[in-house]
Parts: sequence; structure tokens; C-alpha cells
Amino acid sequence: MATHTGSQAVERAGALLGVIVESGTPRTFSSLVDELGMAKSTTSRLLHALERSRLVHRDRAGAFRPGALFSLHAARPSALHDLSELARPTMEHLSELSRETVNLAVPRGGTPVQIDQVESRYLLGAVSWVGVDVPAHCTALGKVLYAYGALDLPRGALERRTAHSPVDRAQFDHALIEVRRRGWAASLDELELGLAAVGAPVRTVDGTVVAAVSVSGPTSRVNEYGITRLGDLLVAELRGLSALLGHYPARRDVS
Amino acid sequence: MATHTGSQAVERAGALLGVIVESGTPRTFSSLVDELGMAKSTTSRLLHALERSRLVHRDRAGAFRPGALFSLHAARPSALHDLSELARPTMEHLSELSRETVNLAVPRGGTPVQIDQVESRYLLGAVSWVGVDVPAHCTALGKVLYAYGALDLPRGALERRTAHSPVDRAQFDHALIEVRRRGWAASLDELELGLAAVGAPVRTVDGTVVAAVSVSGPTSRVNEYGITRLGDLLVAELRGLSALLGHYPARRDVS
DNA sequence: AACAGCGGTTCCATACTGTGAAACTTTTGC
DNA sequence: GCAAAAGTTTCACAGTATGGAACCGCTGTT
Repeated sequence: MATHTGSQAVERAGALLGVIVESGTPRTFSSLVDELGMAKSTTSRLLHALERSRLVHRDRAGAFRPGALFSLHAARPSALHDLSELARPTMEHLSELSRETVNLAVPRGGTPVQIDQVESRYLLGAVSWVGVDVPAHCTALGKVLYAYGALDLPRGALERRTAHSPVDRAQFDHALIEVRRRGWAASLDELELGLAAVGAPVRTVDGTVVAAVSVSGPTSRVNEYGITRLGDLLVAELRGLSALLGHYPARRDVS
Repeated sequence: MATHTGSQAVERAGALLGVIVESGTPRTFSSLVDELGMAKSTTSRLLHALERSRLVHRDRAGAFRPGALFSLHAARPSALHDLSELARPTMEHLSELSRETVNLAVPRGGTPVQIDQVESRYLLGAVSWVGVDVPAHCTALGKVLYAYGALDLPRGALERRTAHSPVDRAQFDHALIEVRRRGWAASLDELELGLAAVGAPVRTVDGTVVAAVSVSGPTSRVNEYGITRLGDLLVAELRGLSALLGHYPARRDVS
């Protein structure tokens, strides 16, 4: 029962690439053979072909990573725009449900970088943060990325912005554990009095957190809606995104 | 005379991907058929296979762009690190030749983002700019990215940082033309008195500018070395990088 | 409405190319 | 130094990729 008529070799090569790119960490030849269950010879041949096309790169240690073509694409200014595009429908939907500002951020250069935003439907809403330098530990997006290891924990003292800012390291670490437990993060009056946000992770199918989405607005309205309700809503909505990012054909054919 | 023993279908699919990713702009089906000279049927089949593997994405208009796997990779914090890795040897070499600080930047979110740096060999050298928010029009890296359209021109007034900062719009536009003519950009005392930099573009084989590299140090030493000499050096060194980024097997077999 | 033109997909017979087992070579571990 | 693991190459076979042609579904034209 073939999934589709067509090019077997290309699909197998695609499956290899999928595994290599999604796992995020360099993969050894044998781990690929094990995971996809193809003959060593076939795997070897396909990997060499992919290497010639600069789709994979084998490092000194002999492990495979995404190739120059992926780096080239990543260097383009439009690269993250593509991610925004994938996330757009979900963000629009969240915006409709909450009527608040929705943001998308990825970790880059040690801090969360906002790459897309859907404006609040209210007149009084969170304004654009794009480009503004805010301490990540006071934001929902930052906490999410920290909690799931998408961002290295901040070094040095935790800056205080308001009386509610998390500045105690032990307390902050505990907060991150709590984030992982619940699956979402909140930031109430921590960055600015009256400003609140709730954020949740965007995952690939294999569970890796690659981005975060938040809903933010006046603390009063956010509280009114319900922090937990908002958190759970985010988690539920973002689950769907994983499929877009990371669905690839099931292997293990029964021959 | 086959280039290598192996997988024709995969290599052809790889060539398709190469064209799609490198051209940076959405490609139509027929432009791909024309460029690679494969049968329409073959091209169609391969593209569908690539689509199933999320390596290409066809947008509403039916044009092909890099797929979700590329976006996924681009969203990872390590993505740009890969580019740095490719550029490292060249940057190290430039550092040895000039003994000054060498920087690598890509356009991201409307501004140049420094993604790698080799420190000056001198005690008095340009310090790390990573993360520091500087007006791009006063930097060599920024000018290069502006000049080649890798970055959209700044909106609004051009901020003045020193008496030498370019603040007149017409004059600035003219300076960019000059940058394109020479192939490199300079910034002398424009950002900070006593600080100078010379930058040049990093191109893919098809000529698209995806990044910029600069050498910076005290104006006195940079002048002593020679602005033009430095510019030409940069251009020459960076030409080699293109091959790493963009070399892919020549098509047009003679059958 | 009928039609031509264009962009893309599906069909199909042909033969070429991808396949896996096994032999072979290289590296790692002890 | 040997043995085992890791990875590459060989090879005969069959299955799959190939391109021409037919086909489909638009869009614009008279």
C-alpha cells in the first residue's frame, strides 16, 4: 500500500533530511540507519547525494547536520517570516478568541526576538515591542523559552522593573519548573504595572520548543478572562501548530 | 560521464531545491522546468515528492518556496551559528591580515544583527557590539546591507551620532550608489569619534547579498592601513565565501 | 458559447537506476 | 596486535524513475 505514486528515492532522502533537521542535534550514520530502518548501503548512498546537494553537512566527527542550503536560507531576512506565515492562522485565531495582542518570538542571540504580532482589537492594548529591548525574565515569552531550554538562562542579576519583577534567582528557577509543569507561563505586572501576558511554547512533533506565543493586554482584562483559562487555551491552540511544523510520513512499513 | 555514482533522482531533486532556496524569491513551476531543463513530468513528480517531505511549499499563487523544514531550521537559535561556522575561516584570515576586529552580520528584523566576531589582536580595539543597538546607517555593515537591498532603507530621519554621521538623505543615497560601485563601504568617525570600519558583502553564487563582513578599529590605524586597500582585501577574501555558500553541480549535461 | 493557449498533471512502455546482501575497507576499542 | 564495529563499494536483479504524449482545467479572445 504505497502512500503516493511516485519517487521513492526522493521520499526516503526527504525522510532522512526530516530526521536530521528536526532532531536539531547532529545525527550519526548508524542512528539514522536504526531510525529509518533502511539498508546501510542505501542510507549511505542517499546521504552522499544529499551532501553533494549541500542539504546535509557532515562535520569533522562524521555526524550529519543540516547543510549549507539550510544556513543560507536561515541567513535571509525572510526566513523567519516563513515561520510567521505558518503560525499566522493560529495567531489570528487566538486574537479573535482573546481580542488581545498576540506575539510570536524565537530565541536568537540570547534573547527572545519578536517576529510577528497581531494587534489587539481593543483601543487600549499592548503596543508593539518589536525591537524594544526588554528583560526577558519579566516576559511570558522569555519565561517560556527559558523554561524549555530554548534560551540559555540569563547570567548575572535579574533586573527589577516593577515591584512584581522576579529578581530572586531561586524563586525564578522555581517559577520555571512551574511553567514546565503547567505548560504555560504568565507575567503579571512584572515588566510594567498594568501589563500582563500569558505565553506557551511552540513545539515540533518531537517535542522540541522552537518558539513561543503570548497573549498580552491590561492586567485587569487578562485577569478577567482568567490566567489559567488563557494558558490552557494557548496550549491547546499551539498544539495544532506542531503538526504543521513537524508532521512527516510515518515510517515502519509492514512490508 | 556521470559526475558520481549514485542517486540521480535525489540529485535532481537537490538541484531543484538549490534553485528554489538560492533564488530567494518564489519560483514558478515553468521557470524551474526552463532553468533545469528536465521534462515537465519529472519536475512535477519531484516537486510533489519534495512537498510531501516539507522541503518545498507551494503558496496560494502556486509558486514554490523553501518548505517548513527550512523554516524550522531557521527558527533554531543555532541556525545562524552554522553560517558563522562557514564564514569563520575567512574571518580568522581577515583578522590575521588586518589584526583588527572582524564582524559578521545578517539582516534581521529591519536591522543588521551581528552574529559573529573575531576580536582585535590589539589591546585597543573595537569592542563587542553584539546586542548593542546602533544606528545602521552609521556603520559599514549597515551601509553594505542597505546598498545591496539586503535591508530595507531606513525610514524617518537619519540619527546623528557625530559630526561625521550621514544625516542628509540625498547624500546618503548617493553614498550607497558609491558603495555598489566600489563593492565595499566605509564608516569613518560616523558612529563614534575615533572608530572606523570597512565592510563588504557576502554573496551567494547567484550574486544575492545575504550578509556582510566588516573590519573595524581606531580610525588612525584603519587609515594607516588604507581604506581602499582594506576594502579591496575584504572583497577579494569574501569572494571565496560565495563558493562555500553557493556552489552546486553544473547542470546542462551534453547527453 | 465555442475555442485556442497556457500551465500543470497523469498515463504508460521502456530501460535505466535504485536496491539490499554480502564482500570489503577503515576505524575504534581493548 | 587482534577483534569488532562502522561505513563504503560491488553486483545482479527488479522495481522505479523517465519523458513523450494525452489529458485536464483555467483564462482570455472573438
